[in-house]
Amino acid sequence: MWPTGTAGPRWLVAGIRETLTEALGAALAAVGVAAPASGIALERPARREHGDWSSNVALASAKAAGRNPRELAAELVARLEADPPAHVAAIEIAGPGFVNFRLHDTWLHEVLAEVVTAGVDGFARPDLGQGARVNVEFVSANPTGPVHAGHGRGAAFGDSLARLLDRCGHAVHREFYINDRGVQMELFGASLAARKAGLEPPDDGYRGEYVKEWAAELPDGVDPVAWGEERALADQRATLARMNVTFDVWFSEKSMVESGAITATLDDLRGRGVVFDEDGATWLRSTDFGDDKDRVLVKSDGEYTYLLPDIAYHRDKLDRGFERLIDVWGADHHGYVPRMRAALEALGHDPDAFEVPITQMVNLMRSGEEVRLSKRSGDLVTLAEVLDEVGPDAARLTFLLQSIDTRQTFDLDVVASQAMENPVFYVQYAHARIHSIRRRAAERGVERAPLADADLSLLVHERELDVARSLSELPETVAAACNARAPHQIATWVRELAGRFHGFYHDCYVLGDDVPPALTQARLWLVEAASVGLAIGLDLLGVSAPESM
RNA sequence: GCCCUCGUAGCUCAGCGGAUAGAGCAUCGCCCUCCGGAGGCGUGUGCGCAGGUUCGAGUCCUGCCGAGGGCGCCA
Repeated sequence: MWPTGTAGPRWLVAGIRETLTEALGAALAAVGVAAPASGIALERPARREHGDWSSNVALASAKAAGRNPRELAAELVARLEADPPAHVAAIEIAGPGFVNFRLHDTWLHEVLAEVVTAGVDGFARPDLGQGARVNVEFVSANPTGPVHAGHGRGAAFGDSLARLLDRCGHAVHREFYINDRGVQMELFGASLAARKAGLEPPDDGYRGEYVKEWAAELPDGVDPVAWGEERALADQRATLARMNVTFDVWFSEKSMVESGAITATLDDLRGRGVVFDEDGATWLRSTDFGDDKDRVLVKSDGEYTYLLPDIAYHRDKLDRGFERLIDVWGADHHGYVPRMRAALEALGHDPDAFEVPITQMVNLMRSGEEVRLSKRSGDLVTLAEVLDEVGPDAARLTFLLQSIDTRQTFDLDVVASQAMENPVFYVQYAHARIHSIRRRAAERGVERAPLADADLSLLVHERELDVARSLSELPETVAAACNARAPHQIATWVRELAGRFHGFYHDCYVLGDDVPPALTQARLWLVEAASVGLAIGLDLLGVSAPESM
């Protein structure tokens, strides 16, 4: 899944999978059965009694070979047992024909050593991207007001996805597209000017409370549109920064008018013969590229639709050399995916280089009632208010706890509570306990000796091994989460590790008076490894890892 | 009408085509001589419905039912 040669050391965690896969492949060849077309699958069984690793090759290849799965599995096991791979303690046949590998605890001890040796920067860093340049565009709220609570989900998701891609060997660029041109901006400026003059905003104007507040700051003699944009952007930038979300580029739509990028894009499309004029408007023949209707680029009044600048923007991104464009959109925009794909294809680009994760809607609850998020109504809930109420860490983790494919119910009371029902405390408390152990060790004058002097083989308690098992899964969890564009898989893993650490903490004293010094040493290294894993997970989620709470 | 996403425990949600579907919360019990009890342990009910593909389906396909979101010369 990731390079094992030049790109870095061949770490154990990745290596064990390869070792077992190769051994299975050799055994298959030896008994004269072709491997399944889908390859030799190896998985981590959900149940402990099914071993540490399990393969279904016998099941998957038996039919084509005209063999009985269990008999084939038995032959494979016989071959494998003749020359067992490293760390393998037992190989068993189970169920309809699974081949289950049971490993010695030694492999988990080596995992722990690998974790603390590689550290936060080196462990679980699969090189999936090999330096590929990826542009991740997210939030891109209109500069006509604060970011609202619903933007929080896209912000947390987009930023964590960027962190995942970065960790997995991509050259990531975070961008925020500013729709700072057009009717909405004019209405926003007019609304500010009206409020400043003590008047009602125009019809279809902006009526939120923040317009009054900002209008009070509006200096005399400035362009309310330009000033309003800067005011809104400053507010958005500050709020997002509180949530640990920053951008490499804030890309102005207006700047493309000045640079000529929009007209150049239109000319480009015209030159490719995919544009036609009808009813006084200019259209993109997007139906030639999979869209269900043709789309207007220039309205009959001469104004651009939102689409043409959007196309120009994506054309610009590709011109800047990005091999992959990822746009994080809300569910209310999902219908625009086909036309943007069509536009990119019309421009001669591979539409598959463009992908759009869609975040489903967020329902905000407070005191058991749904809180409205509408921007047009006066009572919008801003992201800043949410952060004030629940704190940035709790907000981020909550947004990332579940798949973006499902509608989210964000209960402000639950997320704000400083209690067990709040997952963020459960996870952060684990990290705080790690630091507490370090602190207590220092107070007692217990120093952690070099790893080479520690006897990790003393770690045989199920609680200890469970922590190591979680850590052994992190590299593949990171890779899977990245490939699936699913940061919530990291959140799930972090919760599991935290839970296992709490269990270890409860049952396995590191510094107790009756704990032998050598065991204390081994457990101090286990604590260190857990710390590395938690730090990696929390960093990917953009959640802080506090030393005390 | 068409398109997208979802439907899993009382609630909020995990679940890479695998073996007896998992967490947290809530309920009810239990655990404080020792590293922070914001913790640990135990306790039960569930894959919306019907077909299909597969050795094997919560997962893939089709239909139905239900929820949310889209179907502008608005952004």
